[in-house]
Amino acid sequence: MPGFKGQATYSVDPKGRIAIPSRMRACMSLEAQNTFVTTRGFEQCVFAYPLDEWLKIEDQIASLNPYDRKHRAFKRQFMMWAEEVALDSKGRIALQRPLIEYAGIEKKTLVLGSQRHIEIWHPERFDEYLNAEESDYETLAAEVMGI
Amino acid sequence: MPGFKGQATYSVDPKGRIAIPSRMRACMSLEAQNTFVTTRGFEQCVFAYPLDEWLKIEDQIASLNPYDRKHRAFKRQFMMWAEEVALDSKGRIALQRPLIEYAGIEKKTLVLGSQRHIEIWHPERFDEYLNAEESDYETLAAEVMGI
DNA sequence: AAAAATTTCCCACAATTTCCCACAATTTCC
DNA sequence: GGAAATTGTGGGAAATTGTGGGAAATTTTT
Repeated sequence: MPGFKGQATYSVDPKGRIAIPSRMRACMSLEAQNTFVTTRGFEQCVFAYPLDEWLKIEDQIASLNPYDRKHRAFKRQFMMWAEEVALDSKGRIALQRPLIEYAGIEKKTLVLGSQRHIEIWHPERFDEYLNAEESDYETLAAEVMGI
Repeated sequence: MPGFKGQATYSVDPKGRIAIPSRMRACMSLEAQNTFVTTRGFEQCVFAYPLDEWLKIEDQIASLNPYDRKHRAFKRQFMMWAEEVALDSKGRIALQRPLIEYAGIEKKTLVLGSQRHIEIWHPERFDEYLNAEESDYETLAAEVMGI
């Protein structure tokens, strides 16, 4: 089953709605019920998981030990940013304010597919992120995928 | 099963469509469903994988650790450039704008077979690449294939 | 309970993409 | 070497997709 791919630069309309590219929407399974769970991403962006994928992650979080201080801290921060959002009839989602502020999103967004989830970035933030990474694409590939 | 071979210089039409040489199309298996996944190549070109080959690669990507920063960075960059594109009735694919810009493609392209994938280059970029390589063909052969 | 603000649902427009057809160049076959 | 088939190039029409906004419904505040 192919994952989310591709990139798109879309606008955020006055009501805070962001279109999800139709190519990406087409990758959702029926069990996702046209619903995403948005949450604080790693690096300065928003992650959006289709509902069915999110449930798998929640299962993992459920297995954390509530008597371990670090486990507790991670679960707390992981869950506090998450929101369920349904696609409207035009395939858009409305991001909650805390996430918009965290990611620094304004008029334009960069929407990225990253296999099991979608990422929503402020375009300039993404450029900054890429520039700050020490390894370029080819080097990264060699490091991660092995020689 | 023989891989993609050969080279061709084809034009890019006003809509960004590029013909895939019929010799190469003939190498695709039925499981590829006349579909390629195009993505950012290593070096300044576009890679096109038949769908079935691409899925094998995605399986490898899926095994990366989402909590490891470098793994995440690679998956993000690998997937964001990828697009599924079907061959039209005339055996062409339409490249997405980001890939065209990345590879610097204009009116003409050089299409290369490279065993499991096809490469699409701006012809001059390919010449520059060859000239910039430190080892010539014979030396490279000795280095890579062993003495 | 009424007013204000927010959210949800629906509709309209513009841009893009997809689909289909026509023609020209090349290759294949006899 | 010439005719037929295949292959590459281009463009118009139709369908889809992204963008924005109005009105109804809901929630929050006063």
